[in-house]
Amino acid sequence: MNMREFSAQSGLSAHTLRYYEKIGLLPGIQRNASGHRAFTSRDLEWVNFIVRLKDTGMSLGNILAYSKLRAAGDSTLGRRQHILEEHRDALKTRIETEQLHLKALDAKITHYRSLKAP
Amino acid sequence: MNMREFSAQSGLSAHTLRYYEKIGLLPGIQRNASGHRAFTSRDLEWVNFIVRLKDTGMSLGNILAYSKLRAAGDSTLGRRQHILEEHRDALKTRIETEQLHLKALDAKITHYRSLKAP
DNA sequence: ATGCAGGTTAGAGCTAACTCTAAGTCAAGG
DNA sequence: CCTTGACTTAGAGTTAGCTCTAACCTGCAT
Repeated sequence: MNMREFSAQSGLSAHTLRYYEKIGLLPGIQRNASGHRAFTSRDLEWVNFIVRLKDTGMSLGNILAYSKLRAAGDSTLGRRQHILEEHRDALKTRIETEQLHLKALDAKITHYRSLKAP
Repeated sequence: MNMREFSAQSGLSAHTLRYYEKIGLLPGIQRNASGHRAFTSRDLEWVNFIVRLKDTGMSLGNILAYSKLRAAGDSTLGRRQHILEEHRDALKTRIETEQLHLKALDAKITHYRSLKAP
């Protein structure tokens, strides 16, 4: 898979993908004879997971830490599981908080409505 | 209410509060004889609402736009209601997306568990 | 052989949202 | 009178995460 297709598949710009590789988030990307990146479907799975972590509020720094454990092999499975569990719990809490915010916004909107058509 | 107490009540640092006032998010803050800010409980309600919008992903730029409408008086009620409704809908969508992410994380963690204790 | 599409690099530049610094004012207590 | 501490300002500095630029390669079609 070339850069164009990988960018389309992942939803990230070529600029962003090169940046991710540069900071170490995408280790082991192969190159073809002319020095162009040759992405695999495994790379795609990994970058999709990165996006999931990012979209749920994990910083690139923390994702990088996870990435390094992953690159270090099976002996880090336990630590990786722990990181994911903590992140999952944080996400759960955030969703709950956001549901409270949603309720408060709904209440405010209802208040606006009552002012509009009294 | 002086800066120290307002900062404690709002959970924002004095630096951040001055910054918010500077960019126009906190209009009409009164001053006492020696030029110090004198916050009211109405200011506190407003800054709490700002924090709610921010915590649900609204940029300070958009909050500022809302703030300017609020300062412009009752004639902007309809537009303010519209902004809130759009934001509420976006939040709803985001919560739903996050719930999918949560499920995916749970699945990944379950997978890790199965590797650990086969 | 030439021009174009699609890559490559190092490194500069950008935006949002703070966060801090320096230098100063003011009121009250010892 | 002098110090202490809480405040003030303008403006500089920081961080995260991109985003872009300039200059350069490479392979293919006209």
